[in-house]
Amino acid sequence: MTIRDVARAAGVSTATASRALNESHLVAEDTRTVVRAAADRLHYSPHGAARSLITSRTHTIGVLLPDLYGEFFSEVIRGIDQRVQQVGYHCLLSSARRGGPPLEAALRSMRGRVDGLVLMSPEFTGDLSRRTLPAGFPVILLNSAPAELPHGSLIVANFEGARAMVLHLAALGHRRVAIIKGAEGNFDAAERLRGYRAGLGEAGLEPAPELEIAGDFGEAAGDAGARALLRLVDRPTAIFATNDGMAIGALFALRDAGLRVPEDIAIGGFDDIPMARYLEPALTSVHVDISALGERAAARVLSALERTADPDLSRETMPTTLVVRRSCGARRS
Amino acid sequence: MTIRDVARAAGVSTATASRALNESHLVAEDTRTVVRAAADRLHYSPHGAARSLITSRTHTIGVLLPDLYGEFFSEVIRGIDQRVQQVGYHCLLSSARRGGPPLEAALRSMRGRVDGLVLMSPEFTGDLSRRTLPAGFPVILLNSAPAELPHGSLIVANFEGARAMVLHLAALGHRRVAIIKGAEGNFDAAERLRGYRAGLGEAGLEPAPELEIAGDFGEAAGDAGARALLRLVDRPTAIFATNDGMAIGALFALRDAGLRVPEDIAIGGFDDIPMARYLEPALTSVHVDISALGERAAARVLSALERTADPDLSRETMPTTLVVRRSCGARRS
DNA sequence: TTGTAGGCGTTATCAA
DNA sequence: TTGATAACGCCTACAA
Repeated sequence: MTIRDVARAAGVSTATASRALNESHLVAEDTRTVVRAAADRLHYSPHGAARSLITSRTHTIGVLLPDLYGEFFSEVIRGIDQRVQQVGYHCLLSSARRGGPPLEAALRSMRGRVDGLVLMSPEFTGDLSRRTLPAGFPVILLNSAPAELPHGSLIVANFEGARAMVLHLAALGHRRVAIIKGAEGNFDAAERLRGYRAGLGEAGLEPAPELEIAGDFGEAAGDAGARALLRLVDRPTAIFATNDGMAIGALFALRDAGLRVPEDIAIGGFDDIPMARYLEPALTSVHVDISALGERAAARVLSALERTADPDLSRETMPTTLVVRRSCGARRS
Repeated sequence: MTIRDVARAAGVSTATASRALNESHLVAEDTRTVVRAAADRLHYSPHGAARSLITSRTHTIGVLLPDLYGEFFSEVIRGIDQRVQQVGYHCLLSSARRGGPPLEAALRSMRGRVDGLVLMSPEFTGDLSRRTLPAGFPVILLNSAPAELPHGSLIVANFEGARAMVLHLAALGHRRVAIIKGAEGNFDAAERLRGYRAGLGEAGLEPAPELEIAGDFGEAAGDAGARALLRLVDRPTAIFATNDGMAIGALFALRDAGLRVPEDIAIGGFDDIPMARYLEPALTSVHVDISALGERAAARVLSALERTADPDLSRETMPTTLVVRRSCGARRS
């Protein structure tokens, strides 16, 4: 079932059939009607690969993420899909998990299948970029370290958000504020840690190595982290979990230890996932509009597709806002 | 940067270059080495669309879901991606949300871009299938109503899971068990409702229309549903929320109303999302291995790709298991 | 307004 | 073992 079949059925050449089906004005209205009818009758759909080959447009953007687990990635994808769907594009999804194919292969395999790329990976380097992507290929980096990479990028205001959280906790009178850190090598994790330390400094609090607990953004790490903190001789009075998943784990651990939140110990999270307000106690968190991050990334890739020259290599920051709920112990105003 | 450039650089024909790069044994080892070197030096990657055109294989499977919001879809996608990645395939993602392009267009747009399809949509009919898909095109349906559709399908044991939940609640002594239903027109929602009613019957309990509350699988619906139930003169003593998101909303509403769970009212959910065990109280739920559902769907599409004849049109059911935690008030054994 | 023909980048077929 | 050459399905000059 190709356009030749349609052309034959309609009694025209393939060129005419193509024009008729592609809204070209170089076709008589009558002819178009006949061709359309034939196409409908034969249930014709154009062959994507063939079309891509000649037009060098795939109408697809690639989405390469480090993982697909959890509400964060899910929302990023949703935002991207929402945006690209508006212009009839698709998402070609790929995760670069450890154990899967290496990043380079993943990137390579996308050539000729996507028009642009939304990429989130700590491993992506300028060298790799040069090796795997054609010069000028539209790429938007998500939450990657600032570097000399020749690509636009989008990040979350991790530093500011974390700093705001710590300052808020300090303003509530907490002197010993612990942090449960994110995954090693993760850009967001590093920035949130930096914000935490900056906040401590501004509040005149002493940083303490024993209050910085390793984590990986999973619920179990929050649980374990909180338990570790409870074993300290000089316990913290507040815990900043650097994402909500870990905050949930921490809440669980504290409850299990018979401690009340926020009376005995305060907790704050990061991301403000939809569930945060439904927790008990409702979770104070740093709000991030994750799907908007995805939408914006997609929008920038799409706009790079429009104009060929003048690539937009800017670094853009998605703002964060502190959402105060009961878990930090702030009085209702 | 095409294979012709590589061939030229290596001093061979494109045919030889192609063979060298594709592990064909019709190539001298020396030649292969030379070609590989040239390809590396030139950073050559094959063009997916061109390759697809001639091989009629895209190494991609399409994933069409009704929405991308929430942990359910996220896990399905993760499972699919995990499976297809093992054989070097990609996922082409698309959501058929209301407001977006109609399902038919979405399906059409995938022709020539995917080798098979994992499809979840209440709107998909046999007629549409015939109109949009080539005969014998590999499709696995997810959670769709049983029908005369010429495709294999995968469903969750909704009925059995819901029934088990209700029987469990009844065994705990509850006589008035309410349900917060899922989205209208949703297959899972209908099946869970059916299981609920069957469970009531088996337990010798009277069904009551006022105990069947409308919902849509969102947290807010659980909240609203629970509030509605609390307004009843003859309150239920247990609420079965047909997914965990709504159970979370219901927990929130009950707490807000000053009721204790499970002492004043028991709650059960469905799906057993990772977060369920971290809630307060920990949520009794019907466990579903969602990512396994995705993996299995992908596996079936892939295996359909292998053998051309003998399509597997079977209907497969993913089992569910009741996970008892504190929210239903069962004694620890 | 229509048709012919060339080419997008690749692999498959056939000779050499 | 290699090289010409013909597809794959489509779009788009160019010619009519």
